[in-house]
Amino acid sequence: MTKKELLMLTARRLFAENGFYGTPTARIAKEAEVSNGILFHYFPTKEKLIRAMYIDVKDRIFEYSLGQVYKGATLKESIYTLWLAVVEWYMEHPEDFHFMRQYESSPYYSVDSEMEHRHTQLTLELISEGMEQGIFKTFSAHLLFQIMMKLVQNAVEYIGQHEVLREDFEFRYRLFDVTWDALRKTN
Amino acid sequence: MTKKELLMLTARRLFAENGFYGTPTARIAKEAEVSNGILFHYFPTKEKLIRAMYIDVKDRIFEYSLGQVYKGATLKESIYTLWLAVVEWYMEHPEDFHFMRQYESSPYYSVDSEMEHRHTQLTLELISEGMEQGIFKTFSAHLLFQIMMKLVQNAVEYIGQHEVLREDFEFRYRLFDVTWDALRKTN
DNA sequence: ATAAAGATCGACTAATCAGTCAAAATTGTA
DNA sequence: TACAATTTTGACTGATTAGTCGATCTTTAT
Repeated sequence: MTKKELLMLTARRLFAENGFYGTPTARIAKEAEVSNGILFHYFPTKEKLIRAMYIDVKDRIFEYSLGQVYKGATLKESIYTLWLAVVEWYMEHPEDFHFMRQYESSPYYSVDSEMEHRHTQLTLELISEGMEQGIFKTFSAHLLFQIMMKLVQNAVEYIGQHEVLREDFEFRYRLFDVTWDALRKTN
Repeated sequence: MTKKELLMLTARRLFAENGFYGTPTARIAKEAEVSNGILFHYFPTKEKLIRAMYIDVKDRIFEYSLGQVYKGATLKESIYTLWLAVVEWYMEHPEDFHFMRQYESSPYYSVDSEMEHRHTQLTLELISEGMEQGIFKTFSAHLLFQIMMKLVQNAVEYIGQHEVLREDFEFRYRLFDVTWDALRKTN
């Protein structure tokens, strides 16, 4: 692992534990067992470090999700797969989850920039498909995407609050049904 | 307005603009046109100020919501009223919204403490009612509450991103339908 | 009127922290 | 080997900031 990666890894953990502002750059370097200076060699400012970490999390989630989707699945299956991929990723990587939560309510975040990411694009394509098929409520795909992501957040938080549910696959599927009903046209 | 209230008011604005950590206590006092010392007279630490503000926002939302609910309404109407009250409160008070968003992803927040607030209690009662009537999905009332609040957040954010929708009452109702479908047992 | 209690002031401090820099170590290359 | 480029070091600094404190003003009660 390069020092750059090591720094981002350590920063992720510390940011999750103590927040962006509760974590001095000096401490990141110390716990990564590298010098203070090298942090600023790779990330000229703390803000640049945080922004780089955001892109990194998004990229890793994208790669993981891509590995899960199958051709030939129904729309519901595909959406479920994507939903579940993100939920499980965050369950396995709580530091990523806490980081994103902070980032998204920090001054750095903008919705527009989120829309540029490959993971968002991929999900939007699927949602658009569902809209064309008349399965979903008639809203903009962006709105449905944001609703879906909020409910992902909810699922991760709720399961996180209740250890018992960690291994409960049926529960996860029932939680997905909440999302599915939220998006789809109901009778 | 007392200096204490004035300080909280100013802090709310500045926190929304620059975040908790981007806002020095000295600046809060300065823009509230009171002395630095008086801030620490009322709020011994910055953390205590932030916590007091959280309770204050919750209380004001509770009072506003209470004024909206009617006896004799159907369950759906009641839930809608509560949902809409929070959405509209946040639309009218974006500083409160930004403050809460930050607070809820800060180290200060805990779900348990949220559950103690009167506004949460009120909403939980209604949700429990719906569960007894078999209208809602069979989950814990807490979970349904959290889902509802996430979708409130989504509504406020989305309308905030699209000025045109600010006065669109029908759109708001259609957004509520997303929440309603998420909570209820569907066919 | 007098005293006690509380409110208000603002200059001050002790600590913290993001970012710098010149030098040293390491790596690549001819 | 020699030389340049790159990586790495860690002591240092300038600025910022939460919180203190003794003094002064205002209110309330007797």
